Amino acid sequence: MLHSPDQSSSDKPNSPAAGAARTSSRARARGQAKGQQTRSAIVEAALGLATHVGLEGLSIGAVAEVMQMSKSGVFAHFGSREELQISVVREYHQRFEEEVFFPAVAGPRGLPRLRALFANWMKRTSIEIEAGCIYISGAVEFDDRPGPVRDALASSVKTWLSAMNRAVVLAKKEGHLRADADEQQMTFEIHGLILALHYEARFLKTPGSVDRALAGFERIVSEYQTASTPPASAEALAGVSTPSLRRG
Amino acid sequence: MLHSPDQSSSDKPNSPAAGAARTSSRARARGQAKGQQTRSAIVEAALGLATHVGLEGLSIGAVAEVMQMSKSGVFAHFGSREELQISVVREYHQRFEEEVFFPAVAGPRGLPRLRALFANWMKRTSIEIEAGCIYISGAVEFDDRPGPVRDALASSVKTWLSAMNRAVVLAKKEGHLRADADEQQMTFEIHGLILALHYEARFLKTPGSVDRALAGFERIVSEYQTASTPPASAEALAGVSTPSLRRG
DNA sequence: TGCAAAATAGCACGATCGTTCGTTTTATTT
DNA sequence: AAATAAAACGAACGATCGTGCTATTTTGCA
Repeated sequence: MLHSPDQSSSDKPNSPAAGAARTSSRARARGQAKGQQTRSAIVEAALGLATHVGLEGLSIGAVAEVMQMSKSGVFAHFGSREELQISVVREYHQRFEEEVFFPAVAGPRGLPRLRALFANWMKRTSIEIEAGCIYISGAVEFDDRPGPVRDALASSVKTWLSAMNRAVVLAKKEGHLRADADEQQMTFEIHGLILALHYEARFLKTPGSVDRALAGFERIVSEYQTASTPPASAEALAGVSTPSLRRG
Repeated sequence: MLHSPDQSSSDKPNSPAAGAARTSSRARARGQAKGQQTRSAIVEAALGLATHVGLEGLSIGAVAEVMQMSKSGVFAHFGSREELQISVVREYHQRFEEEVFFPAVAGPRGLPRLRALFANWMKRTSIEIEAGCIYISGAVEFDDRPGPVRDALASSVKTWLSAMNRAVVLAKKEGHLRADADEQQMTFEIHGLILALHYEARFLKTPGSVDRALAGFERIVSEYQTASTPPASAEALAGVSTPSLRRG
């Protein structure tokens, strides 16, 4: 799985004093105490908000309204707005793993896996044309504002980019890409395609951006491929430009 | 010159009633009345701030502090924060023209001009690794917030991207690029390189990003070039990267 | 030099924000 | 059912923001 950023700042100030045998008697929904349950619900709602207004635009009052709770009730679960933001970043990281990374590494490695990773990434970005991506908005909001939120964000992004990088390396090892292919360069250019897609489709509303990102990827691959390169499978790219999210 | 977005929202509510023969007698600094002079200075200061905190993070109080003026003194020049933001966008547009566009179109058209445009764009982006680019931060801040600021921003960006596009078309007409080259696709990919450079260098602080953006551009050009393509001139690319970021 | 107009300052308002604190409600255990 | 702990509430504070209103200063021209 994606190598997670270290959770060093996870002292939830008001979580129950970590007694392991605390929630014992009654059957509790998904094994979570009531507090953890609503906490998860809050983070989910906050993530939904943050994709639209950004991590900086996220306000506790707005989250409380969505949750139909009081501001202080929401606040008590995190102890600070910053901790809420960090929780949102971690939640996003987890979803990214589940939707983009895990389905792709279930398949065969090498170029097919690289294709699947990119296809899933595009699928997510396509959804985010309407919802917004906090890896992108967060980068802009925190690019010269040091602190734990920035750290969590950068750590998640780096984790994902280096996973992409490893996929390229594997594709070389499998002989699907030329041995002299520069994997860092490929990852950089692929990242650029995703960013351009997000920018032009979401902000400028330029039609056809999804197809251009796909074409760009194929151009990169064809530049570095070898004779034994497996062709693009129609399956791997299916549904990329449809806003529906395939739930596994 | 860059076809400017229409200035339809330029009714400055408190500009002097546009009598043409008002500032007549004394030699005034650059022909501007006192009010216009400080207004320009305010916009300049606001732009400097906005590159660091974004258009949304821009506050009249902060501008006033930089200018050593009162909040209301600054406010009076624009009548609203929104008008200040729009003025900042227009100022940025103008500087972009002067630093990126004009020097490039002074040279020979075709591929050399395209190279110059990209080199100047990169030069600007390299500077913005420290200062931030409001075309990028603004896109994130206003991507689903309609209004005149968003319109001004999108109009400026579209103007610039279509200028890039025209340069590619010209390079095809000159025979420097293959006739079947898809200019929209090229512009899209070049835009992606710039975005990836900004993201990785400014947010992630990945070393070597400038060189990767350059390499990506050369790869795109070499893919579409013809036999009669002029080679890259060392001059056009000189000074693109700042020494601190060029090597890890 | 004097005077009208433009430019700027000062002050206050309402709104929103994160946060604090004491209280009340709800959940769990005895 | 009583006791206890967790969770949620409600009101308030201090800070910051954009903005409006009125006074004051500065400027430009006769």
